[in-house]
Amino acid sequence: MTKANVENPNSAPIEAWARLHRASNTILERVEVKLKAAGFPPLSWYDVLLELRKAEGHSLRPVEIEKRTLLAQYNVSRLIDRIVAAGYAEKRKSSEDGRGVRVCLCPEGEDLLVKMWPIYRQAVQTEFADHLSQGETETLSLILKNLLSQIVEVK
Amino acid sequence: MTKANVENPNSAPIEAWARLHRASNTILERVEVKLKAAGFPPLSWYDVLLELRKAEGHSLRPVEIEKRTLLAQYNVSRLIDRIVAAGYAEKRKSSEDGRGVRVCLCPEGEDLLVKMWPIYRQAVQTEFADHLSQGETETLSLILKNLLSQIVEVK
DNA sequence: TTGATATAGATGCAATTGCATGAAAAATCA
DNA sequence: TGATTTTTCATGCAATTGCATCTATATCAA
Repeated sequence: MTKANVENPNSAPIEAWARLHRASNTILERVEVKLKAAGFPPLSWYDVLLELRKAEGHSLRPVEIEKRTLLAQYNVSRLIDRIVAAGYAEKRKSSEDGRGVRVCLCPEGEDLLVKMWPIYRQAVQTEFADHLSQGETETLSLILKNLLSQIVEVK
Repeated sequence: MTKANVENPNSAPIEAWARLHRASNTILERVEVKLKAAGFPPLSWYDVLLELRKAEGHSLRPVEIEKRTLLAQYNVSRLIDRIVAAGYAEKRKSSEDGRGVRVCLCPEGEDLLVKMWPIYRQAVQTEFADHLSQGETETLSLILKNLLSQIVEVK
């Protein structure tokens, strides 16, 4: 092993990781720019609302949102407050758990999902998918699916 | 095409993108936790210092750092100030450009790179590479290299 | 039960980020 | 040259994030 491999961040795994990080950040930023330009809130709002829509009864406990979005607890707590303040969801006291809250998707939230989707989809197409062949997209997706299955609980 | 494919974020490119984003975030967070636990600053400090070390004369203009790290201009400006305040680099007036600044790596900054590297490398190994075969890492890396070459200037 | 521990969620405060803008020098152009 | 535009970098202010901690309820063990 050369000296470079010991002291410099150029091992193959680090390089792969750096590319993963860089690609993800670059694309995220560009997608966010397009959402904002279209007058929409950040992608994290979409993620939360989408989880609500997918959920049984269109509602989830904050702790469930936390697990599904991988946001930190305090960020979920405050993000929910913002989404609720904007009228896209509402908070109700949990009936089963006295500590808990239940976040419910409002019709306005469903509308928002419907309206954001084409912009979101198009942005991902333009900033990401258009630069890969279909085979590359599939391969990438499969490798990442496998990776994620090993490192996270949900999804 | 089914209704679901029109209205729901489940097209193959979106799914691939979501996995990319999720994997990157999850791993980044865990790597950051390990760096912090070892008493080190965030990865962004490492990135900046590393770019300085790679650069001719161990120094760069902020605008160059911006291009290489993909950080926003105002974030570069303030990140540099923090790094300088911590004694890892210093700012000098640019000789060629009256508007400009030159950020120079200090010996303390080089030391920091050397000390952070094994922790960083190990964290990436544990949180990322250990969950992929060598072939998967290579494939992933190549696809992302190709993608990045199309969407960013530098690297 | 009761006492100890764990879980759910909120929040004060400090640090960081994003936005908008400013100042200064350079580059361009009429 | 002088005016205009562009580039470089900094910064005030608002929004968001991270950290630490708090309250309340639930769970568990004796």
